Amino acid sequence: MVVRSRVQPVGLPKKTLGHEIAEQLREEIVTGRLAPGADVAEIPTAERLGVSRVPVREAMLVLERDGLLVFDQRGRCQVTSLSPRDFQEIYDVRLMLECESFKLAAERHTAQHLALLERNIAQLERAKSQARITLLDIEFHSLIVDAAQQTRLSRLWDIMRGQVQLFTSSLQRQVYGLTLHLRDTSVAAHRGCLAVIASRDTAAAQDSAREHLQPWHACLLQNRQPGGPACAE
Amino acid sequence: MVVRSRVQPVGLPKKTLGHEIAEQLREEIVTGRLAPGADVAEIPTAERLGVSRVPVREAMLVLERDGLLVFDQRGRCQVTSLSPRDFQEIYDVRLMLECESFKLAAERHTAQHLALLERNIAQLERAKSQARITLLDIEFHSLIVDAAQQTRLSRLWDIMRGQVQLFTSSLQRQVYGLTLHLRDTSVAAHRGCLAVIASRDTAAAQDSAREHLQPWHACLLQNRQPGGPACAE
DNA sequence: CCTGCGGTGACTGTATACAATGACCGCTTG
DNA sequence: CAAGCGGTCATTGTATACAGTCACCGCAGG
Repeated sequence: MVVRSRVQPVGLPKKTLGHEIAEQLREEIVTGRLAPGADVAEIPTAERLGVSRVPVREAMLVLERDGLLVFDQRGRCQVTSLSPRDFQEIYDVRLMLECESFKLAAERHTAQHLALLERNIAQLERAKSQARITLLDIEFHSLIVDAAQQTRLSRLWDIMRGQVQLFTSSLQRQVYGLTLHLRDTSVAAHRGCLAVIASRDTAAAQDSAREHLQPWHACLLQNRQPGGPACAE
Repeated sequence: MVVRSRVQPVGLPKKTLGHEIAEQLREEIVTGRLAPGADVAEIPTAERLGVSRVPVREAMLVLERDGLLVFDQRGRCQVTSLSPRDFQEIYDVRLMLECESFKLAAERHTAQHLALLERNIAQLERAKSQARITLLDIEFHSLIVDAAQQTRLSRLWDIMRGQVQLFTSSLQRQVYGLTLHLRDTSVAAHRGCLAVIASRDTAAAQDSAREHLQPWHACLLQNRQPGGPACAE
């Protein structure tokens, strides 16, 4: 059994074990270390992480809410595996959420929100690994949701975020040579998003959201008839 | 301690105690029997319902996800109470979700979905109590979400649904003589929604969603400057 | 060889146990 | 009388216990 340090890591966020474990499992799922379809049972997971079943159970409920785990009727649990239909659904819902976020962000952002977005782009420019690029990309979108300052919208985005990450990483594995998330094209695209939000033009911001996500949609269409080449952002 | 019948009520849905309790607490919250701001502690609730803390804890996590309970930093828990800002947020998110649902429902509904909507309207025509009218109204909207046949969208609606109910019941208490949810006006409005969905005109369906929710928005505006009279659907 | 059956083991759902934390309340003391 | 202090109590977070269920596996019998 892994020995866990029980000291609170300085920072204020007095998180519960359940939340920590949820984050850890979420990470393992979106990075693919826990593969789609893999069984996730309470007892082995608890032993692996060196805690009791209770926090693990709590974490699994959170991850089910977020669509990363699925329970069957008998209570057994697996990592979600996405069908083509699921890809389409996630894309559609993401589009809906991002259109609303871009619109509100254009309306209500403050200078600080813009600064955080700038910083994210600067980090992206210096990013080396593909993993970091992907992470900064999803982070950028989360920052826009924050700028919208709509609690409920943020909640819904948090719930969908893991599935969006799963969507992205799954597509990148499935589609050979997928060239989305190339660093320089992402930087350019994000600069465009930032500019249109900063301009406070809500209609243009919504168009920008649609345009920014469009390549993924093209990808879906190509993926549906396999063998098609990759698509560029 | 209340004695609970442990027999499974015939039907297949082998629900867990946690789910049952979540439903029960949800009911108590949206009907106002558990008032906004009321403390909800695990131990007293468990004793009141005659179960252990474990399923209660599970239920409380679900209800927090659904925005009906809030936890403070120390883990204490209360029934959510809505600020004017919250009302606006819930309205906005509801509008977003319903626009998408109406659009997809217009595109993809089957005859069976229409039949269920018809049945709901028929039930509404015969409804006697205000509580039943309100229940059938939210049910109507849920049926439209079902007709959209978008799993993720349904999930997000399920998450927001409780808050929408809280929104409705809170407004009806706060605004004196609120005449929304009058039976005959609701019947007429729902017939209109059904017709436009049946017509498969997606743009018109989205307009219909906006129009159908508009009175609530007017209500919010009036509520912001209190003393204004009620609004009609 | 195939099929049916019993046993074993793993896992879940629920209950209970225990330690730590923080609030409340009355008492003491200046 | 006010302020500080200690103790008690309620409550949470986590661990452990226990019963029920289901799947798997091997064996016996046709």
